[in-house]
Amino acid sequence: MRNAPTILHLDMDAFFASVEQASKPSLRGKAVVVGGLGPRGVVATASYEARVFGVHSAMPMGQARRLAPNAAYLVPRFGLYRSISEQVMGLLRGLSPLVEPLSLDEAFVDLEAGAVAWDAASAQLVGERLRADIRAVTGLSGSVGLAASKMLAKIASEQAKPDGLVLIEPGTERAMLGPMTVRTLPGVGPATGDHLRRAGITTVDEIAEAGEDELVRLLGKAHGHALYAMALAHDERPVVAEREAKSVSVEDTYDVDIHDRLRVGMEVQRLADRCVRRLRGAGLSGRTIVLKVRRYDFSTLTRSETLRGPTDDPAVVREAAARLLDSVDTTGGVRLLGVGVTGLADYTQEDLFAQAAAGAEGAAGSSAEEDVAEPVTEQEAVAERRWPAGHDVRHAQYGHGWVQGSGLGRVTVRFETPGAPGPGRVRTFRVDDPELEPAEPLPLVPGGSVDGVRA
DNA sequence: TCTGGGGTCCTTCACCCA
DNA sequence: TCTGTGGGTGAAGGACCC
Repeated sequence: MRNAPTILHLDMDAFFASVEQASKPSLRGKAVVVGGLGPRGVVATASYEARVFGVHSAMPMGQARRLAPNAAYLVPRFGLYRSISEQVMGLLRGLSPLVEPLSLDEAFVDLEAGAVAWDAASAQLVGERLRADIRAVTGLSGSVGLAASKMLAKIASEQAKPDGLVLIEPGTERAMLGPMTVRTLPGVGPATGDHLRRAGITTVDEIAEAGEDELVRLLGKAHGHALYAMALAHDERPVVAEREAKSVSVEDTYDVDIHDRLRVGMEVQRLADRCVRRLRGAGLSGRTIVLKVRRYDFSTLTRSETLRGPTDDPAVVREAAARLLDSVDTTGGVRLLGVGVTGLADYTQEDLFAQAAAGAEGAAGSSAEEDVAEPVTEQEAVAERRWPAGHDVRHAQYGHGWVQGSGLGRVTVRFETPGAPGPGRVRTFRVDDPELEPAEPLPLVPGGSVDGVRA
């Protein structure tokens, strides 16, 4: 481990919810919950105002609504979040070539590799300046952790939240870590936490006292060794800038369980097409096809098949997925279906055998491009027009606003823009009002840009 | 109104082969 | 020839993370 706190961890505060608050003046200071609004949705992010009511991420939406009935409930706009994330990552890359994004709202930066910090004082300065820059460019707040390793930097940023900076001085790590709960350590979730608790281990100190052999006996080789090292504040993992994807997958949870076997088969075909579209979009192909089925009782099973060579042919993936589905009992209904591809390669070496089989069967011969084209059914077109809560719209007469809610053939719009000093006016229209149309999000900060946003 | 979506990594077991 | 061993690979499931 290095002896200067020059690894930085950035964590944007309640990212999705904060973006929504920044773009909608009427929501500032209010409880905002972003997540799936369907009957089986869960919370992606809750604003700090909503967390006061006990709402937190991964909580079922229904439970959140009971806890915070007056919060604003919004559908995520990943396109917008991605564009703002890009701005933030751009600032980080200005500090160092070694930037490791963990998600849209989190990243590690090796400040030493960027030669912008070499000791506690310089690291602190860089961290504070970064937070100011992020606020200037995006209008949002982020929390910064600084330490001599990735694990400690992440723990530091957790302590810094919200809107703060914490630096862990080298030499103080063990004393700080010792009394903390085992759940503080990365990789200890509910199951491992329970496991350790049953063995009488609840704090980081107790992990260290138990000894490495005991940890390995309890948790297995990889996890045991790793956790013991973490408990001693040993973490040599480098910041890695480029990480190649290992798999590509898509999955859908259905509002209502699907019982009809035919329909299950059709959904699997659609998912296979979507998966291939993503695969091709990334310029990849893959060798192992994975089918995932979550049944009515939440039991989940996967079936996989490895081809003789990597493919990005939708027909090949569809057929493999269909074969895998044959071996799954779906009586009782399924709540989720997924199709994934692993064993990725950045070139395509077609599986000739599978290709020949596909050619023999699908002689009707629509091209691969047509096969993967976005299906546009009337139903989906109607769904597109459903005015998702939180999405931006433009009205010919009243200007830019966002959907506050819709139902019973009506849509309620609040007309306001990110720069406005206070809440805007609310008006209700018929869902088919010709003067109302979906709009692109506006920049959060005057003069800012939201290039290429498609929410 | 119980439990999303997209990933990663690890473990165990079966099987093939030398 | 029989038996054991051990590596490699594939399949399935589980835990964890954001």
